[in-house]
Amino acid sequence: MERYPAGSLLPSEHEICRQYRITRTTTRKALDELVREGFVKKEQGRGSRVVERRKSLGLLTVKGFSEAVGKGVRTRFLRQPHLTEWPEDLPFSPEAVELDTPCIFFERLRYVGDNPVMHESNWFSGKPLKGFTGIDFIDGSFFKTLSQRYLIEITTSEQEIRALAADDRRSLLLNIQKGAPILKISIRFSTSEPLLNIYSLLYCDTEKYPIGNYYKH
Amino acid sequence: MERYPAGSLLPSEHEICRQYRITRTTTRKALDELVREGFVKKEQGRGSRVVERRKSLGLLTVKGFSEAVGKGVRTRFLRQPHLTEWPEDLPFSPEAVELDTPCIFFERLRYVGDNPVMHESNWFSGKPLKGFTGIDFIDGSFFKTLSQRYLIEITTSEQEIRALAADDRRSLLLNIQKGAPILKISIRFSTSEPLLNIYSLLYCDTEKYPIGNYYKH
DNA sequence: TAGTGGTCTAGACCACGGT
DNA sequence: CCGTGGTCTAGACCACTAG
Repeated sequence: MERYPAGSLLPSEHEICRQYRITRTTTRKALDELVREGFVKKEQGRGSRVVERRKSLGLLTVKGFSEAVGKGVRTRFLRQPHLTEWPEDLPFSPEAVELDTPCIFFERLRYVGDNPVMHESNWFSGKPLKGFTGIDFIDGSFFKTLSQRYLIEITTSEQEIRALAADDRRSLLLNIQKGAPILKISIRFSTSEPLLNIYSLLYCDTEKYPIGNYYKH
Repeated sequence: MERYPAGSLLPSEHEICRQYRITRTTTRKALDELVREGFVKKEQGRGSRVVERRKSLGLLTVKGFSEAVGKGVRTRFLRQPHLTEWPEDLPFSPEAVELDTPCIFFERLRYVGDNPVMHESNWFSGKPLKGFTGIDFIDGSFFKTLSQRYLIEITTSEQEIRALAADDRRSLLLNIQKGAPILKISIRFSTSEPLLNIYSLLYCDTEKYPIGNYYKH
C-alpha cells in the first residue's frame, strides 16, 4: 500500500495500468471515483494530484459522517437500533412493500470535539437486516457496517435541503438557542439490497462546521 | 430527436450503440452522466428508465438555476454585469492571478411564480470574458451563455452550505421576516478556461422550495 | 433463453504540458 | 519531443430480469 502526500503526483494512468496489469478503462474508472469524491485532481498533460482535504464536513454525495470527517469525531447514541412503527412524516415516503415490514429506528448525536454538530435519525426496514440491534457498528459507521457485515452497498441517494429554526428538542441537543437557524437534510439512500432503503433526517448546526461538497461535471 | 416520457424505458445500451455507430464505452459514459444528473435510472436486467423530475430546485451538483427548474422561473437583475473591485469576504478565496485582473459582478433575484426564492451574487475575472456586459444571457442562463457564446464549460464545483438568519437586505429581497432561517450556499466553479473561476453566493428561502440533489455512488 | 446493464481487456488517436 | 490525461473503437464475459 503506497501512500502519497497531499499535493504530490500519483503515478500516471499508463503506469498504473502496467503495475496492476489492468487497462486504461479500469484505471480511469477508479481514478474518476477518487476525483468525484474530491481526493484527487487531474491536470491534463501533467498528471493526477492528491488534493488537500477540506475541513468542512464533507457530507452530501459522500457516504457517512465518520468517513467524511477526519479526527475528533465522536458519536453518542440517543436511541439504539430498535423496532418501532413507521413514522408518518418521513421524507421521501417509503414504498408499500416496506411499510408492510417492521421498521428499525436509531438516533444519534454527532460531535466534533466537544461540540454537538449534528442530530441524526434513521429509519429502515428490518426485514433485509434481521437481527440488527445493539451497537455493533464497525468504526462507528452504519454504512461501513452495512458494507462489511451485510455486503450491502449504497447505490443512490436523494436529498432535500432546508434551512429552519431550531425547535425545543434540537436546540437542547445541539446546545444552541431555540430558533437559531439550522440545516435540515432529508435523505433517501437506496442500496444494493432492493428491499432496503434508508431514510435519514439530519439536523446540522452549521455555525462552526458548514456542510461541504465537491463535484466534477 | 426522440422524446421519451417519464417512466418509460430508453432503448437498450446495445441498441443505442447500433443506432449511433458508437461503442458500449461511449454509450455508457453518456448514460452515466444522465444518471448522475438524475434524469435516468438504470435497472439491471431490465433497462434504463426516464426518471420523474423532482419539483424542488435541483440545484447542487447541477448547473444553473434555469436548467434545473422547469417552468415558472423568472429572473430579475438587481445589478447587471459591471466592473467592480474584488470583495474581501469571498468564499473560496480567489488566486493571486485572478485578483490582478478586473472583477465583474452581477446580482440577480430568482422567482418561482411570484415568490422570490433565491438571491444570487456572482464574481469572476473579466480578463477571459472581455466585453461581457449587459444582459446578453441565453435563455436567462449564465452557464448556457458561457457554454454557447464563449465555449467555456464548468468542470468542477466546490460548495459550502450553511443555515443562517436572514439579514435586513435578504429579508427585504426574499420577502420574508428578518431573522427567518435561510440557506447560504457558497460556490466556486472552475471552468475549462484556466483563468476563469466563478464565485457565487446564493441565499435561498427554502420554506416552499427546498434544494434538491440526486447522487449515484 | 434472450435481452439487459455491469465490468473488463486490448489497443488506438488526440490535445496538452514541460523539456 | 515525450509523457500526460481525454476520448474512442471493438469485442468479451458476467449477473440479473423476464417470458
